[in-house]
Amino acid sequence: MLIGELADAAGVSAQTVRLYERKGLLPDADRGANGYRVYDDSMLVRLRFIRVAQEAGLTLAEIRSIIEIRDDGTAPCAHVGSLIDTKLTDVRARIRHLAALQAELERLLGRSQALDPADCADDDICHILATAK
Amino acid sequence: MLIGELADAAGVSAQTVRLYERKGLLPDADRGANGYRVYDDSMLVRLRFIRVAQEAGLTLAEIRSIIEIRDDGTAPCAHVGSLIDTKLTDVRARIRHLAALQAELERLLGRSQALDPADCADDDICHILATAK
DNA sequence: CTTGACCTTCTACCACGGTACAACGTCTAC
DNA sequence: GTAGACGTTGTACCGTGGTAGAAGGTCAAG
Repeated sequence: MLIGELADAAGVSAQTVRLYERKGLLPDADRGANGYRVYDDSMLVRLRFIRVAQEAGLTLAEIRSIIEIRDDGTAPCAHVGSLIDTKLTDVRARIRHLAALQAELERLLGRSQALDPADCADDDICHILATAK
Repeated sequence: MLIGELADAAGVSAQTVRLYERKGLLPDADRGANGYRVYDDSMLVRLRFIRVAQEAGLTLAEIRSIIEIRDDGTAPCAHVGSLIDTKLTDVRARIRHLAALQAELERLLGRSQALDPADCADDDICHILATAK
């Protein structure tokens, strides 16, 4: 299997596959006599794993850390559990921040509907976004 | 007022002030005989406005668009209202995405606690992050 | 007159996950 | 033998909001 076929099968671009190799998510590929990268189906499994892990919000660096443990011959379960736990804490914090931002934007939207543009003083850039905090 | 004093007063670095000038959020500063940028208090007001707008989640490009309208002599109220409205829609969408991710991570965390590492097959990188979707 | 703190410009770098292009080699089909 | 589709490497760019450093000019105090 050449890189283009692999990429098509996995739904990514050939360049992305090379990027993953460079970043250590894929092993250095075997090469044919012409220097072309040659793959077998296990790389397809790996690419699909990468996609699933990305959908779980893991970064490429984190995914790489999982793959490295697996390639060491150890089950990465404990590591994956801790990554997921950390990521969950992170996601919850981001949700809290966004919820606060949402509330602030709702407040500002209310102001923007209530305030009269004519009251907008010149020395202030915008009376909606006033230093109310 | 020189750039360092202005920056200190606004709680940003001098380099940030220069960046804002380059990005069009601040007018090209007046220069002293020695070429130093010289500011008056109105720039402090503007820097504070930028900070407030950033806290409302607006990007520098969006803040710049507000400032440009103001500098044209028009009250930017309608524009600000529409920016806030768009941003609010965006924030709500991001919260929905993160909430879905949170649910998925919670599911995975449950799996990671329930599954036995000994069951972790070698041909699969990780049985927690299996293609369950 | 020198030290140190300030200022100037320009350039490059950070994370993040790619994408795009150049300049070149290779393989297949006609 | 040549076109066109593939492959190779290397490099640079995207957005975002800065930060860091080099190499130099300026200014006040001692």
